[in-house]
Amino acid sequence: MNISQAAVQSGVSSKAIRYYEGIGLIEPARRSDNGYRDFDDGDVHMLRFVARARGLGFSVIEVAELLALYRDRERASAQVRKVAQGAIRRIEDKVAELQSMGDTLKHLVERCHGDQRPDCPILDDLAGRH
Amino acid sequence: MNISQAAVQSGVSSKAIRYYEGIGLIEPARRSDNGYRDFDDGDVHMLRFVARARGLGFSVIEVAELLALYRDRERASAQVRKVAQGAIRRIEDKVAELQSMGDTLKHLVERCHGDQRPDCPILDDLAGRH
DNA sequence: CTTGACGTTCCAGTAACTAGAAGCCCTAAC
DNA sequence: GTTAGGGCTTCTAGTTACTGGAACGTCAAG
Repeated sequence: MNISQAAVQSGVSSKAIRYYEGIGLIEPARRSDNGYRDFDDGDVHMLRFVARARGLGFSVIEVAELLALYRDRERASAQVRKVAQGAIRRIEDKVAELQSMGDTLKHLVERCHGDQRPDCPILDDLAGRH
Repeated sequence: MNISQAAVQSGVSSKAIRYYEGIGLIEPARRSDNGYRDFDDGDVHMLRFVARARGLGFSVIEVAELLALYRDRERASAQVRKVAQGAIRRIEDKVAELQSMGDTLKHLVERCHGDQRPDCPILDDLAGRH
């Protein structure tokens, strides 16, 4: 099948597929006589693996590791677990950071009357006036 | 004062100050006779405003808006509030997304025995085997 | 006078793609 | 036969918010 079919079936855009091939995340696709990339169900399956891993917050580099582990019959689940735990920690750190930012902003918005007056606690805070 | 002093006092790196100037977020700094940028306490104050706003998750474009509102004596706090609420929503969306990813990953890690066996629920999930 | 720590500009690189240009290829309709 | 439309190819550039580094000017100390 052509790239757009593979894109639809896998949930990875054509552009992204070419990009993944370009950076070496996935093997270069076979080519038809006309030079078009040619995908089969196995390729689509693998692209779905990539899409799901990316959606779970794994970086492209981590996805490459996971694909290697997936291909390796001898891989140990401990290694996979380690990659996953790294991703979890990164995610949790990011959540904590975002929540802290959000809390501060919400607090400021609550105190902001939000009308036509030029007096604004949000700007006051940003300006360092307490 | 020179750029590195301003950087230390404001918490914005020298590189970032030049970058902000380059993209027009802040006014071009005055120059000393030797061509060095010259900052005063007012500049540092403004840089701190930028640093705090960035730290709260405002995009550079939003910071530009906030600076304009801050400079504008006639600005209405409603406008500021609107920008802040936009930032809050973006943050909340991101948190929800990250938490969903994290929850799934944690669930998978729990079910992964994490030993030397090549059997791994995480890879099984990524591969679409349920 | 030299050394080393600053300052300057400009170019490249980061992450993970997306957008768009220029140019084949294929199919179907006229 | 050819023309119109899509889809395919490659390539470059743009995105966000900077950071790192090269090449070079400037300044204060010894």
